[in-house]
Amino acid sequence: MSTIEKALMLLEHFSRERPEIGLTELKTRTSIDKGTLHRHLTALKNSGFLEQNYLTKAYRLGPAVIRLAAVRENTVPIVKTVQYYVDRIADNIHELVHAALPQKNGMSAIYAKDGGYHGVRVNFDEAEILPFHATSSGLALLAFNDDTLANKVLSKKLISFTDSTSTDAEDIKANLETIRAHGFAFTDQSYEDEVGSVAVPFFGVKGDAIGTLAIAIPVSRINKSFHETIIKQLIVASTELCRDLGSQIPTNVATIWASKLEV
Amino acid sequence: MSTIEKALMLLEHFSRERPEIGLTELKTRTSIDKGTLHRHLTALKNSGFLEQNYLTKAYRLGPAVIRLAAVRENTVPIVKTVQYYVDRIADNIHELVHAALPQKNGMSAIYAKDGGYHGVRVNFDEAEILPFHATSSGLALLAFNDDTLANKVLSKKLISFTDSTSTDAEDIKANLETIRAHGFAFTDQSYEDEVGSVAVPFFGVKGDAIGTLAIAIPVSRINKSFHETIIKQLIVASTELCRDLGSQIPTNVATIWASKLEV
DNA sequence: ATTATTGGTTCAAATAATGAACCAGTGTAA
DNA sequence: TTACACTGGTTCATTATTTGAACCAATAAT
Repeated sequence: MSTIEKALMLLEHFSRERPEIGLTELKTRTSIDKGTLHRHLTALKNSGFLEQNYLTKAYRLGPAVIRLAAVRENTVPIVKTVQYYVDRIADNIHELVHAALPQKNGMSAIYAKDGGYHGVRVNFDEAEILPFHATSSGLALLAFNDDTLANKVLSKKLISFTDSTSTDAEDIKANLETIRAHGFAFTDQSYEDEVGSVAVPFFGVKGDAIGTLAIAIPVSRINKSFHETIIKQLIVASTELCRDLGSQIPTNVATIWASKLEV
Repeated sequence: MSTIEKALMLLEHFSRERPEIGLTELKTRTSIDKGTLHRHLTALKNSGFLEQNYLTKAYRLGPAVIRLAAVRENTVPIVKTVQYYVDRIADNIHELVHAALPQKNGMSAIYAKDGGYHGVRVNFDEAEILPFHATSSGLALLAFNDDTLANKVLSKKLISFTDSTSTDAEDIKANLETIRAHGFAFTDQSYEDEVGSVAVPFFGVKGDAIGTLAIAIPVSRINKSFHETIIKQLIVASTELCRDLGSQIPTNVATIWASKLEV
């Protein structure tokens, strides 16, 4: 792995829960030598990707990322486009809805809205990385993306989050087949206890999954008719979203989705 | 310079005007060897900072920057906070208002609003890098930031953009003194013909300038009373913005600003 | 058919990254 | 006061990676 990639991997440790990380702490988290780490952090700081809390000396993400995100969003306005559909679904079904994009080690929510006026809400953190193998977002993406990604992800050691997390690569591969056949992904407490989720992919110009729309629900509220409503909402939204992005839904997926909507 | 910094410098070439750049073009822009460049671009791609247009093979910014910006904004919510004040000023004076943060080679607008219903508008690009020495945003930041930044910027060769651009380091240093004395920066067609601009800094917890609020106006519309109105608006907004960010305005600046508001 | 231009690859030579040991400052407990 | 533990940061010989001229392959233009 190149030095550049090693350095950029450091940025993955910053999240909403851990916005600031000190040198020593990052050392324990990464097992990278302190000297090396310091050089990398300094390089990232010089480039504006990190900055230091001048009091604690801890590092946090810097201003460079803001400019880059603005340019990216101007080039490929996914966030803005996705926002409309997430809001719409959330308003319709009054649950926690989010859209996520694949990152290196999992899905990252780019926008979320809790349309719920129910008492029990799912705790959802926008900047959290959702593991591919244990969330409906992740599985939906793997199922409708190139096989190489799924193979890469499933060849690594899979972490268990709850008693229901499947960590067997073969099991999951079979599940991906099911997901492809159904046109959506569904998980039951595989990432968080008491929380189930449903996700559909949305596609890029190549017809590969580039992101997901998903809903997380406390299991107590799931029943068959609600489940069907959710899936219809997701499918319709994804279809329109793909049209907005100028991308194409693969014909086989389009067929499956069309049949779901007829029911 | 470290390999990491060299690679990250490549990202600076992506902007709203040039969202996609091919290997060969980047080679001519950077004078970096093609082999090296390709390795760097691949590393950035593997890390999610770039992605490739699958048809043209050109590179564009990738999804990783979106997640990082979300985390950064959650850590230090400058964009969100700044937005309110830019909108307010734009609505009041009906001109193009923007807020900018310092990047490595200049200021980058993080938010802009054109409140104008005048016929002549200033062309303003949000993702453009505004040079420190030729824009009011840049000069305001240099004037109220640590001297080391000003020295670093002014030691490099300064580019001329119009007939009025000052490229003499000593001239500019004298100008920075004036700016410090006045509490705001003002430029007259130094970056773009027919466009003048006014900027005030806003400050971080250390009391150093961390960004600017600025207004760009066609020179034909500038007159003394309007100029004063603008400055008052900017000063008030920056004062409130600093309060929102939990930062402090240096006492000398606060004194100058207070006297401007009394007039 | 030929040439120019694109993205991408190779491998010896040049250079930068690495990491164990070190320094310095701060806080804390004996 | 002293000693220890904990920060962040630095040094420099060793090691491994980066570098770049030359190369390949595919496409577009003449």
